[in-house]
This record gives sequence, C-alpha cells and structure tokens, in this order.
Amino acid sequence: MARRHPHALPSAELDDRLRSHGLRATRQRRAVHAALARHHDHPTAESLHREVRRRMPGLSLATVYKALEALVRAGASGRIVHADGVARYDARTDQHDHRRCLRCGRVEDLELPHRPDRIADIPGGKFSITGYRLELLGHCARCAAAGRPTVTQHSFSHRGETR
Amino acid sequence: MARRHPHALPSAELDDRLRSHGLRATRQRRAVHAALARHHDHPTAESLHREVRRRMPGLSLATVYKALEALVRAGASGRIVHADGVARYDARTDQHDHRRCLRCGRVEDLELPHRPDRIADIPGGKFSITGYRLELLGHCARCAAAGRPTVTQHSFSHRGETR
DNA sequence: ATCCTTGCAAAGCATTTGCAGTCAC
DNA sequence: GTGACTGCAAATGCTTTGCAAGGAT
Repeated sequence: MARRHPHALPSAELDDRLRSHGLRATRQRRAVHAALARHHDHPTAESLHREVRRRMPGLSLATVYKALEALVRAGASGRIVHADGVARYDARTDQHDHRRCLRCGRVEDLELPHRPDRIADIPGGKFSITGYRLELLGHCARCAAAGRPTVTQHSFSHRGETR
Repeated sequence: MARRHPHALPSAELDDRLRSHGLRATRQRRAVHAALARHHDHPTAESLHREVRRRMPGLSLATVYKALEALVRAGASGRIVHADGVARYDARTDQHDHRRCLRCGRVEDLELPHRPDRIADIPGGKFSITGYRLELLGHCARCAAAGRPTVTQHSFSHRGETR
C-alpha cells in the first residue's frame, strides 16, 4: 500500500466520472478511492474502512460500502469476491488478470500480455463474448517455503464481481 | 437437470472417495451428490435442498450445506460463488471453463480444448502455477434477444471456490 | 461401541436498508 | 433549495454452529 497504482483512475478524473454517472463527488468517496489506489492487492471494505478512518474518524462502514458501490458503478473500481465470502476491491480499471495462492488465499495482479484475438477465436455459439477473466492458481513463494497446507484447493467464486 | 453429468464422479466411486477422506457415506450425501450430478448448471444449496427433499422429506438445509462441504472436501464436487453472494455447486471434477452472462448472471460449463502447456509458459516468477480458471463473459442468446440490461457488468468473485 | 452425522434452532457475519440530518450541486 | 449522501442502528440473508438423538463403521 505504497505509491499510487499506475493503472488506477487519476484522482483528477474521479469527480467527473462520478458525476457523469449521476453520482456526487463526496469527500468520503474520494478518500475511499484514494486509499484503494494505494493498494496493489485487493482490500476488503472493512480494511479500507480502518485505513480511511484514521484520517476521517467519523466515517462509517456503511458509507464505505456505499462509496465502493458508487465507485464500481462509475467504473472507477472493480470488485471480486474471495473464497472466504468477503468482497474485495481494486482500483484498476484496465483489463488484467490475477494469480491466487491456494494456500494463503492471497490474490495479486498479474501483468500478462492480453490476446483478445485469441478470445475472439473461441467458439461462443449463440453467446457473444465481450471479455474474459483469467486466474492462475498455485502457490506463492512465501507459502511454499513455509510448507503451509492448501486450504482453498477445492473452491472458487464470483460474487458481485465487476470485471 | 436431466441425465447424469458425464463428467461427474460415478456414484459407485462416491462412497470410497468419501471414506478415503475420513468421511462417512450417508444416505443424505449420496442423495445430494446424485441431484448435483443431474445438473449441468450450478445449483445453490437451497435449490438442491428443495429438489432432494421431495424424495427425502426430513432433509434439513443445514445438512445439505454439510453434505456439500463433505463432497467438496472429498473432491466429489466443486464450488463457485456468483455475483449475488450465493455459493453454487458443480459435480464436475475435471478441469473445465465457464461462460457467464453479464445480464442474467447464468454460469454455464464450457467445453474448451485445454492447453496446460500454454499455462506452463506463463511467467510465474516465484509463484508455482498448478492450474487456472478461465471464465468468458458476454451475453447469452436469450438475454440479447430480450434486450435485458447488463446487471453484473462491474463485478466478479470467488468465494469459497474449489477449482 | 465409537464417534461421525443429522436435524433443529440459534448464532454469525458480511452486506444492505431505513431514516433524520447534512452536504453537493 | 432540492435531491443525493452520510452515519447510525436495525434488518437481511446466506451460511455455520451447538447440541441431543440417530446412524455408519
């Protein structure tokens, strides 16, 4: 959670993006988006709440949820849901993939060269393909070293996802 | 939900599979697995409960959840979680992909030729890749025809997933 | 006989909602 | 000024859990 994410929507554009979707640019939404843009992993609503509340003490968890919903609707954030049933958010607005460790459950962004042409080649039948989602599964270096057991091996999910 | 799924674990092997995982082969678990194997889509615990209860009236929803957990642990079923936050199950045990309609949210199995070699080529860095999950997004014929609005466009998820 | 599993009801927990006050426009 | 947003608390809904009775090995 260091420097701003290079693929996040620039703060300067956030307000317009919200307004163009009929949503208002509030202090809370800007703060949540800014916090999100500092993460390269995928924080939960609660961890964002903890983080943003340090500088904005009155901020309620419900407002964070509402802010995230607004950001997602405005296309300023994506949403994925992990194996534990908790929604996680992502300030990236470009198409990208993920890699998930089957031991610790951590999901990280992945820089892969995209090949929409390959996707277009896939026989869709009567289904018109507009995009795809790819997630690599495996073990991260930390877990492999620790000999940690595989926990989520038999489980996947997509709850309220946005990409 | 017609004939048995060709990729589901054969009923004859279910008991052994459960036992080899330290789990017991019960009437309820067999019934839940049999119902699951009749589906090519991804039923929820509740819909399986409704279905199985017709022939087994005393069956409780809690037991269906526990049975599904046992099946997943034994590797006799997979679990995915949709955009609505509800877990769905799948009797397929082989690697396969999915296609999700961004309008109605329906997720269907997809028969794609798999290329583990391609996956192996992906630079994993310190991350050892053991598998992947691919989901195509788009619009199904029914929704395209109905002009139904895109609902889940901005959302993805993986809650308690098993594949 | 042991101890896992069932069924019921109660609890858990992430997320949503209702509403009065406040703020963005 | 108007309507959307915030914050609080209560509600919602899926899923899990505790426990006594029943069933698998």
